Amino acid sequence: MPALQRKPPRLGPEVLPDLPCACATTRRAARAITQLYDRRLHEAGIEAAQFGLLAVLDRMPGTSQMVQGRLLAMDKTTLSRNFKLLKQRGWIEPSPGKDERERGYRLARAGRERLQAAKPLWKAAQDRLQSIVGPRAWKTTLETLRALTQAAHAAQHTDS
Amino acid sequence: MPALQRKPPRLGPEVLPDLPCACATTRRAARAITQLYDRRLHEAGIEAAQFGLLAVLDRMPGTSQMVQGRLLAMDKTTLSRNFKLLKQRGWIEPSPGKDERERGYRLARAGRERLQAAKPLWKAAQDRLQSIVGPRAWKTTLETLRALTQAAHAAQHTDS
DNA sequence: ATACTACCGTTTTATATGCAACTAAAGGAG
DNA sequence: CTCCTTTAGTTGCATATAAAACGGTAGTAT
Repeated sequence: MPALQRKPPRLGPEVLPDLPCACATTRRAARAITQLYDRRLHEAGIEAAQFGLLAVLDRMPGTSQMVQGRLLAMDKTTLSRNFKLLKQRGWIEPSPGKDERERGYRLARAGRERLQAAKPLWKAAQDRLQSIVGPRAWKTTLETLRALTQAAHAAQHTDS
Repeated sequence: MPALQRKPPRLGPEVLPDLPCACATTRRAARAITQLYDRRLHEAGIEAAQFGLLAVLDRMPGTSQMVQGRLLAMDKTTLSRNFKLLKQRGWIEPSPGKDERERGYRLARAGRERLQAAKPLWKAAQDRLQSIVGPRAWKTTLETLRALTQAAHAAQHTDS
């Protein structure tokens, strides 16, 4: 008997359970979606997290880490380390800020190239996900996530 | 002049920008929400991620790591390490599976106590977030996130 | 000018995450 | 039974994440 008919390799996405916790639900979504994008981006030699940082720097070069941290809901220490890695690879370079305290970055040549090379793959992942979710729910989903993030952010800086 | 009038400490949630990338948007949401829950849970000596794992084990003890990994969209290696930490703290203990390969866990006494102690704090964080988002959007949000996760999961196991 | 305060970034320490490669156990084909 | 495949979990390596503590810079009150 040919080996190809042995037994269906039993991949099982099955149905995901509803988690009562909003935090757990969001974290699970982030893991699943990151895995999807990472696999698409893999052939460009970059991962979703770093691709996102390059894209942000491309749009707002020289922005202080403090500001970017707030916009990305990311701790300043995390941002500092992630930038350090990108700099080591020569994808970004320091950008002089008006203040001696600030340590902004901008894309270096290699970073621009890497970003451009990865963009079609990112688009493929994005389109793939969107086609499954459906074009109508897509917009709603992103708006909902932004609102949820804003709410969590607001909850940090308010009483009660 | 009293020091209290010096200058408003300038905390700035301001408005979060729309990110065009679904992955970046979801990751940002996960960070923001995790931070919110973590700060509430801090006084119970546990963080959101580990709290979530204890809660899952409480509902389905003895489940194999493979199955839980699929349900949580979490890599088996991540799960293995996280359980290892929980075991070191005495919060969980091995639960014999029917198969010698499986290495399931169940809550230990200390884990049950820790979970119970943290539940009110978790509820507080959850209620706080829900009150800001609004009771109507809340249900929609969780369903949307589940659908998005399912879609990403499905995209991994399909062609095109 | 001096001192106090706010601000920005980095380092330390610890956890979370996942791919590749590995070991071990179970199942099936012959 | 023996070989091969599949399945479950672990380990090595690398990145992501954040609280706490630190050092350096800028602003401001006196």
